[in-house]
Amino acid sequence: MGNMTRDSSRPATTRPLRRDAELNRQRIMIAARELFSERGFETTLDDVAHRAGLGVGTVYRRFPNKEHLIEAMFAERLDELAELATQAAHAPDPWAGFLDFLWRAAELITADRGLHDVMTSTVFGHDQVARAKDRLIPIARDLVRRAKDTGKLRADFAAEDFALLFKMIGAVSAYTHTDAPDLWRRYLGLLVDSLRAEPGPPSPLPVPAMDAETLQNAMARCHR
Amino acid sequence: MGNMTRDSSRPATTRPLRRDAELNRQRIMIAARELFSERGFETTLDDVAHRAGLGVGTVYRRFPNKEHLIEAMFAERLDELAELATQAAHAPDPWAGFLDFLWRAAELITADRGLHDVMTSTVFGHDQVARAKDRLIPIARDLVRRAKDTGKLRADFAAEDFALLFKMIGAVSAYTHTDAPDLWRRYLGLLVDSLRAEPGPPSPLPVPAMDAETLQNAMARCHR
DNA sequence: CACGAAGCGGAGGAGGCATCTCGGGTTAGA
DNA sequence: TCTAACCCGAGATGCCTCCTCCGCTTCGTG
Repeated sequence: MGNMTRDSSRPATTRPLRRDAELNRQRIMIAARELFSERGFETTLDDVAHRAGLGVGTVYRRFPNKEHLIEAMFAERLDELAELATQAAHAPDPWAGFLDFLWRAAELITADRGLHDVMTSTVFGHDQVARAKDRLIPIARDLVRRAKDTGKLRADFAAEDFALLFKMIGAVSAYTHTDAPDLWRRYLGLLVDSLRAEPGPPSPLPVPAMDAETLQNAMARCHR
Repeated sequence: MGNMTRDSSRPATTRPLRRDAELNRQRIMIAARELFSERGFETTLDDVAHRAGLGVGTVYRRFPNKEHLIEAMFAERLDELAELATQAAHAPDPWAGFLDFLWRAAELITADRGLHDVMTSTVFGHDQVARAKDRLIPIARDLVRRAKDTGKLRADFAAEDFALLFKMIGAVSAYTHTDAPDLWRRYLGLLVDSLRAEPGPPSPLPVPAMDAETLQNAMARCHR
């Protein structure tokens, strides 16, 4: 938690907050993390205030608008992802590293709809987020290159495919997380099977398919 | 077009429309098809009226609300899908039939966001749509059973997986259709590869990955 | 042709939802 | 004690969608 890099969300040029204000700021961040992870960008600052047990004005005093709050929350989460990718790229077995990254990143993204949203969309003015992405991209390319060099990753895989893979898994997760929170693993399992360069029998899927009734529920809950 | 079954969207108990009204009704349906295929359920009856070159009142006179318009439009399209599945289930080679259905259905769904929306959500009161789905389901099960019997489809595939496959492909399509309208084929290609029971090398993907710049554009366009 | 039923149009009411402000009351902490 | 910083939340603002209403137009029948 108390890391050594500068806290870029509150530059050192700013006077420290009054103690009660600092406490409330933390409450806001906690509430925001919870809500954004559940509902993504649809979350409202009014929601955040309510969940934090504070007035809306308090939230707007601290963060001029939603964009700033998102910046503060997600730049660091993207760095988490970059850290993951770095570790994976240096794994002794690059193919295992590649798979590891895929599963772990999917884990983060399905657990946090907000993270999915920042990863797959570009919002004008998210400087820190944009820079975090720029850091992530070359690492991902390196990861792909190494995995291909082992001959285990299909040759036509591109680093850009990560984005769409995550989009697909995010879609499954958004659709089914209420009724079958683990179902995304089934489909990532399928996708991973299709990425292997070397022929082999289908690997067992970690989760069974939805039954008909649960699927009905998911469809009923989905209003688009 | 002029089929022999009763036109359930305008029961025989209703007097025929005046000639100008009938013409306008067709204009509405055409406009609606265009808009719903582009934007899905987000389409507004006001939009439809405007595209049809008519007043909003005219549209509301013909269809009491959006639900009814959707019913009128999509019940028959779902039957199209059922027809497709039936043909596929009776193909001489069931595995080829299965693949054929997957590709053709994906073609329909990616070309028509509205069809995707009716397929993957349940809106209260869509009787005709619900019944069309009930007709489709057993056919899909049959298709899966036959494909498995050939030993070519992986044994752990379930008919329910269709829904999520389409959801994933729909997500890719919605995300990229402006910048790379064919890209979904790449990912359906991947998924299909993962459904084979018999080991084999990766089959060539029909479409290359997005380049970095195009991906940027897609991300910029996406606001959630 | 004339007349009544059917149809048309589109302004705008009703309702919802998100963003952000404002000013009076409260509190930390020097 | 005193003041700058803070808190609050009603509500202004703006945007959107759904749908109605009613004066005017058109069809097509007698």
